[in-house]
Amino acid sequence: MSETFKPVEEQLAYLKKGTAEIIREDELKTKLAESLKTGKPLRVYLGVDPTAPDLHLGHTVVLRKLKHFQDMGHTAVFLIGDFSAMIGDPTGVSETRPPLTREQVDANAKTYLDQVFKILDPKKTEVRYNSEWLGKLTAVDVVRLCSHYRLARMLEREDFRTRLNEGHPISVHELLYPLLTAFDAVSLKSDVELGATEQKFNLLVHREIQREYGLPGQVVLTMPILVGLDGSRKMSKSLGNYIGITEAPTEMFGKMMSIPDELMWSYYELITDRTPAEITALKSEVTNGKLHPMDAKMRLATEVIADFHGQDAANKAAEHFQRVFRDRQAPTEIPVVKLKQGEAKQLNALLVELKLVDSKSEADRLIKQGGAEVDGARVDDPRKSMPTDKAGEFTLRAGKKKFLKVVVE
RNA sequence: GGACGGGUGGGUGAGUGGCUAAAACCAGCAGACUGUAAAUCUGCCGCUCCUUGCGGGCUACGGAGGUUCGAAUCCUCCCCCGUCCA
Repeated sequence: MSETFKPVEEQLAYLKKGTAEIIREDELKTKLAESLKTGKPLRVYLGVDPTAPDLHLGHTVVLRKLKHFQDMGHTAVFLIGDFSAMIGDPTGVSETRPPLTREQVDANAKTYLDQVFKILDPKKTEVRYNSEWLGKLTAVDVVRLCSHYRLARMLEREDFRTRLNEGHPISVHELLYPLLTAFDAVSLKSDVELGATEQKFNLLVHREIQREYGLPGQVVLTMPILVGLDGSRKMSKSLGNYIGITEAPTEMFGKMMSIPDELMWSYYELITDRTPAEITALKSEVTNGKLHPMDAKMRLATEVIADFHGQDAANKAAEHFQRVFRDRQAPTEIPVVKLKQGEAKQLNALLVELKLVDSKSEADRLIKQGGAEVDGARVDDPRKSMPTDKAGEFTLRAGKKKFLKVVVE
């Protein structure tokens, strides 16, 4: 595939946007110049473990950067760590992950790709699995690989160091993780590897090991971590502060609006295609009062949702938000649940049955605290009898965000 | 292999025989105020039952036994983690 590449400076400016760090930028520049001269695209890869198949916006930051390389005509390699997933990345204070079966990995990988291709162009993406080469390594190969790295260097890594200092356990197999994934970089003969900043250590090990194997040593490009909805910790599923990319538009919109104001600028930078100049302009409009922060945030939410659900859905989500929360009216589209006629049920039991709360105690609490409404009217008796014994319908509200229309038939 | 220290609710972490469903803090939830932001204030924050009461039952302090009227707290064995020594 012969491509005409854009001038080096132009490519560099585009690729640099939003990055946390490029090691080293001059090498990237050289590589770009080289590829421009020879017409050969750079091999740029991103490796992921198919452990959590539900992607959220945090994952898209680095995917978007991979897409940028793709936009510039380079080869995007999406590497699925089906083999390394069995070890588990020790990044962060992780507990041991349960090993995945082949079937789980395959299923995860598939859903992973479906989501990834909302951002990447499937036709231009090379998808690889690291079991291709890691599965073939012999014990001798592994020993040889390990001989290329020093323990002291391994322990420089921040989370190993802090775990050591704080007296937390480190298993030996965790030390193997960066080395095995380094073998990915060797096998792929990559020119550039992308990752989140927390991956920096791993990516640098990859670069060094490549050199040990006689390769030039890839450029490492890291992207900042996207902060989650709480405004302080990184977006992650286990912390529950995430926006999944397959979530419904209205749901995404609500979550986007709940982020702290200051956070929206980092979102603008990392998960939209706005240029730094545009973002600065927007920011000063808000600072000098020309633009209400809420409106700036609504624009952000609309743009992000349009990426995943299309412009129409995004606009609808925006309207829905205004109607329900700004104008405090019932939403136009409420999830509907159908029930068969039966006994009349008590409100608290019904909330549990409909999974609006986890337990009856919780339902009682919610209701007593005034967080429950039936057809728009607050109800404070947990045992209020609900008309599930005759045909009809009513709308439930549990807490701030949960609405459900119940149809009895 | 040895010596010592440690394992408490989603997290950090108090608690050394009854007053402890277990302090405090964080996180979370609801209400008020708002822009479903932030900040602030109030309340809640194991499950369950009803006669909704500072009510009853059940479950919970690594695991299994034991002592005791009564155990997160004492004893025994086991599992796990860390530190130092080898």
